Amino acid sequence: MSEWSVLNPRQMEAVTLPPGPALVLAGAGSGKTRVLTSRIAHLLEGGAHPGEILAVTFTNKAARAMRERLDGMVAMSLRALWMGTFHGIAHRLLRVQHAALGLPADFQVLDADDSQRLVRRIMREAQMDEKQWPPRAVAGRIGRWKDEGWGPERVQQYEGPAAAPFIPIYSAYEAAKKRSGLVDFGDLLLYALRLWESPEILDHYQRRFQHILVDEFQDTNTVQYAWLKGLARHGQIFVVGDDDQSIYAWRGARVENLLRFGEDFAGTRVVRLEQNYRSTAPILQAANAVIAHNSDRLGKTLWTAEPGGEAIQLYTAYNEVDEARYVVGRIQQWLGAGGRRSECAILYRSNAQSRAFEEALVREGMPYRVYGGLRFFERAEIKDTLAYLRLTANRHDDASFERVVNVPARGIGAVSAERLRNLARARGLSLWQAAGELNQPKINTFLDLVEDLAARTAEADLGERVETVLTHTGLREWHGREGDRAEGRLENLDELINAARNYAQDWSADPHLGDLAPQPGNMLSEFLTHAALEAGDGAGDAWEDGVQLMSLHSAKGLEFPLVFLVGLEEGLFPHQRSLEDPQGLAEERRLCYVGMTRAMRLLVVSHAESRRLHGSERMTLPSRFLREVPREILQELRPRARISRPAMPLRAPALETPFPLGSRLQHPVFGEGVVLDYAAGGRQGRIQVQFGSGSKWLALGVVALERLP
DNA sequence: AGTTCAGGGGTTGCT
DNA sequence: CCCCTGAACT
Repeated sequence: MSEWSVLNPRQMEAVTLPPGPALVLAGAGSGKTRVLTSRIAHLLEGGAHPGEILAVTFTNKAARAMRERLDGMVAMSLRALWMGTFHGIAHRLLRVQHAALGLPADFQVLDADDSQRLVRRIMREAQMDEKQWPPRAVAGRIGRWKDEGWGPERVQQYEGPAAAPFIPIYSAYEAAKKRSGLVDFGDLLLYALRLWESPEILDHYQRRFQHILVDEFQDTNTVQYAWLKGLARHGQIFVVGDDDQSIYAWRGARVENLLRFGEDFAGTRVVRLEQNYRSTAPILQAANAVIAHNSDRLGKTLWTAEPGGEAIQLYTAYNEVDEARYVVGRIQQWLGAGGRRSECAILYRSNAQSRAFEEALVREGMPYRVYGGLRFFERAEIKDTLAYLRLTANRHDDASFERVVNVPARGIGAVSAERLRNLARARGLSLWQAAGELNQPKINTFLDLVEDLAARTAEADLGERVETVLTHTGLREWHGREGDRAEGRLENLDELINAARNYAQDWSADPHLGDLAPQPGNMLSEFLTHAALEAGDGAGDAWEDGVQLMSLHSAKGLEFPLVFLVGLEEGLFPHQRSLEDPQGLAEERRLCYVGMTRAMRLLVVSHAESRRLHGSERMTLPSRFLREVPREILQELRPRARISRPAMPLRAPALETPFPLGSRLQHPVFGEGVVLDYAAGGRQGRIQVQFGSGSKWLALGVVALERLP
């Protein structure tokens, strides 16, 4: 328990709270992981059995980190302790309780890409216009409905006629999954919640999990919270979160869950962790000042006991190339002073911004790592291989069938595939069954191949199975054929064999499996689920000391000695699409707060006066967030006197136009609109306005425009 | 069947 | 401008 000595009074209070509901409002860098792990250690020390504890996180990474830390704190075996993501825990419940839910024992999990493909296929069958409704967007909508716990019927009931075209798609999507024995991410949570409808099952788990702990509580969606409320009826629930770091509303997260927690659990004790151990005082002051502009906060003010610290530095760049050049120059300075590249992070609002920085870094020959992009298990060659494995486990997995029926190419084109789908639909068969009925030579080749694979690998260990699939299907050769990416694909395939071998090896030792370790016969199935639930790290080179480039969203939870928060411009950050509604703007501001609080020693913020976006050069205005930083802690690195042409003054209270960016106005012909952009400001200038009918450039002073509140 | 071309669209992304 | 997608082309 050596960690206990370093707990501050508030942390200590949280860790040692008496039994009952607890809400810990943990500011950025306030030691929330330490509090969570210490709380568990405290419970164990107080006599709780590891099997009575359930600790829930959002990411596998967070779950791993917490388990590792806990392992270092307590001597006893933690096998029986359940620690994992909402989805991982739901999955384990479903494996045990599948019968009660009418799920097949060997159900498989669709990842986001699989779901999207399935939605696309269904939309095509329904002859829906993919231009008008991109399948990706439709899959997203369905996902949001599932986050709320709405099935197709409830969508019909709750949503207006605008949702009507999607309801049949949603229903067909659900039916297709059911037919193939598949569940998507939303289903994992929904089925887990449905388990609580059985009083016996609920009672069993309520008795078992005497202590529930939840990390990042502000990120829970409606279904996750309902599940927690059901399970924690005894009130032994300890949640940690930060309403100021709620940046995932667009993904279904409901910060209201945190705001209402105290009402749902009578007698909730609230502890605020406001002492920050990460950043200097000026950084915290800046972050506090920005977030103070949001309303509806539970309210926290971060502080540090450490004296000193450098002011926030602001660089005003000419354009995005200059911005990147400057940032790389500053990194070189940092390195010259003995710093490491990996201590430097460049954080941006949207991934497209990485390009200018990558170009500048390449020019200087400076290694870097870009986060985001395809993860290991999401790569095409990996998913192809897994699809064959899935078919050997379940022939009726239509999603997998469709994926690889013609990979490698074996002359089964769009026409044959269409015929198969039609037959399957007409007769209510799986694609596999339909293929059998069709009895065509080329298709039979594929069926024989899968049967052969299944027979050959029935007794093989996991690594061998993968190996056999790769050689026997010709996938290795296929992905290794010439092309500039072949080498990388082959490396990935080898890595997959490795991953399978390791998975098999760790099988018995995996502490995450706890007391629910499945039967050896299920190893393949579990491995496939593992691949869906844990997409794996991004591409390699992780070991190299490189500058870190990532979006603000990906930076949440991380910290860096030197942070560059770039592109602070109206329309970029805050993003254009959030300017119109206050909720969206508030979330952008929280994102800014998250970004600033990543910095430990030095925070450099920047904006460009002109930026090339979507092909055209645009003049930009400094982000309102910059104006929210107190002037006395902001050091402007390029005096405005040196600015080559008149720029919008950073701190000018009023623009020269009566219609600032984002303001609403009324046009006599086009109606209501929102100001998007300017050209050559002032009263003689033009403004771009988004109307319901589209966006238009208007010359000021031609027609009477009325500003709306 | 694989490659090339035109068109559209462009925020964030965990499980 | 750059990337992805789908259709047309060889």
